[in-house]
Amino acid sequence: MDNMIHEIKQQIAGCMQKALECAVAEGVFPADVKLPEITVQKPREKAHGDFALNLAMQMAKAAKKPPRTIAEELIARIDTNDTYIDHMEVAGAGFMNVFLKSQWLYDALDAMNSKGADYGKSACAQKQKIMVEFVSANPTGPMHMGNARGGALGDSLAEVLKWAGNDVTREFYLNNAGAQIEKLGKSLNARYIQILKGDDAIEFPEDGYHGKDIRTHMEAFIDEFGTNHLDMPEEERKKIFIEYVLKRNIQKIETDLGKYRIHYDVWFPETNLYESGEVEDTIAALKESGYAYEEGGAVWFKSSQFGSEKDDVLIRQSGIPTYFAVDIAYHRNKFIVRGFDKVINIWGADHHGHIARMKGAMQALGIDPERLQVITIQLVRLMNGNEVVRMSKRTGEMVTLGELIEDIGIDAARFFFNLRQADSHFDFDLELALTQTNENPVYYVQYAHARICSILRLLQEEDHVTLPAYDQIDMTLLQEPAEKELIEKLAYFPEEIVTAAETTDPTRMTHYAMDLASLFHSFYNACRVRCEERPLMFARLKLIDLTRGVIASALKILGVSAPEKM
RNA sequence: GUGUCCAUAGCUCAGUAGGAUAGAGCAAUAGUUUCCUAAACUAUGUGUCGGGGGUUCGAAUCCCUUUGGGCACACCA
Repeated sequence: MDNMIHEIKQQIAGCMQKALECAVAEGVFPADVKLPEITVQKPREKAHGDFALNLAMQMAKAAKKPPRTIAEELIARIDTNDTYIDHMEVAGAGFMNVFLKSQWLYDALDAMNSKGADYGKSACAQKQKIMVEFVSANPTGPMHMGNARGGALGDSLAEVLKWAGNDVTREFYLNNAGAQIEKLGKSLNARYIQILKGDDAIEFPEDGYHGKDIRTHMEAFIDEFGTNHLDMPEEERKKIFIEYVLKRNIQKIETDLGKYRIHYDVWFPETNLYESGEVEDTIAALKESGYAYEEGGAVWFKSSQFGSEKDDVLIRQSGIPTYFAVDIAYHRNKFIVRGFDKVINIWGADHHGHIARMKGAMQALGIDPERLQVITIQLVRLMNGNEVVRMSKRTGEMVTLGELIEDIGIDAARFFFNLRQADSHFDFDLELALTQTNENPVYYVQYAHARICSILRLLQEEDHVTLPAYDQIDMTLLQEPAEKELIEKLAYFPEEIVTAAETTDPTRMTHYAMDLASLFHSFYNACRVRCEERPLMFARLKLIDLTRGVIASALKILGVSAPEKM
């Protein structure tokens, strides 16, 4: 059993369905009554039971009866034999509250134990081939805070989708062609000449890359290859510079992301799309389906048919395709050439204007635009106390991903960026992160893990306690409220992952981890593991060992380490 | 101007496939350790869910409108 919570919800819904049919057959409701879909929800208040049904209220009007009466009629007809349902109550305006037999908790523990380290993974009935493309930073310079946030969210999302039973590919799109690269070449060339002949020798391009990394690259280049390139034709020289710097930057991106615990399955270079002829094929396909046309020497896409105000250029007068055209080819590649069922892109909010026309382009190519999901992340605003730190590659003033990791640590960064949902604005206060790292909730969760490890270590090393085989342990000795609440939370782990996958929201995992840690800490203070009664000690020992495993799994999904000591 | 995201406790934010008395952390106050890690636990208070209207048995959640803020509106990427 992968997901106990899901099974129980199904069980409740099934019982209720039968009771409903029974009531209809007995003529309790008008024959033509429209039956609502049965949803089982978890009430906020514990006093309202383990689960609750609101269907009596939903069908009150059609059934022409007060909700509480309907609820009573239904409960009178429900058959709870061979289920976890202990009893049901009518409450409030007409809720049906479901109270479970506590046996479900112990059965949930059995399931956890038998799945071991795989607990939380589900075998998805409709397994999908999903690509998550994220970060895809321009290799023209170092990565910034936005990339740090996108990286943490994208990687954890990919992991969540995997745990939920999908076939997931992590991909980095490498923009190694186009105007930005041209601009990079100009900037490098200018710095090169300035280094060798003085700053006045050439004017630095206004729209170039002003970051100090450009100069650093060229100084390194000169150290390595000398100064002979001065005599070369400019175009040839720029090409060499670009090649040199792209290689360095891409390597840097890969190592920085590696340190950040992000590893891609595919690095997809933009140039592939030119070399394979897919850019041309794509334009041809769009022309054929009537969504692309020529005007004024350029080729246009009919974006206006997909909600845009005006059409967009695909191929410039100069004959060079736009970024948009190449991006369409790229997405066509994802769906048609490589056959992904679903593609999730993590984009900065500054690209959101691009979404509608990209989906339109997919539709124009005969691809269901629903299969493309774009998650926009609001840009991170960097604060220094109350002062906004402006991030811009143009002015070169920015805090890089590498610096961030160095300052606040990988664990804190990964956890922190998964604390808030993608579409919420995020003020990242450097001062606070630097001076008060202990307040970061990541330590709270990690501490729970370390505490458990410490107990396990002590019992083993000092008391020489070894845990008996699982079937020798009586888990039903766990009767304390703190114990039951902890077990219940553990039982929710697979369901939590499924929900996170369905809502494509990995930040649920940080909140789950914090809740679980909190319940563990409460348990720790309420119940002693290292106690006199052996059977109880074994049961608690097993419980915290399972808790340790779930915390470790949750942290793993988040890309955060689970330390054994702190 | 158009599109889009956001607005919930003093601060940072959960909660939005409509559900019961809107929650947590931080900060504040008072306690908890002869005992498994006090980076912890327990207890105590706070709300015009930005404003207004609508749909509904029921709205923080959906719709409309309005205010304030972020972002984007190129033959840049």
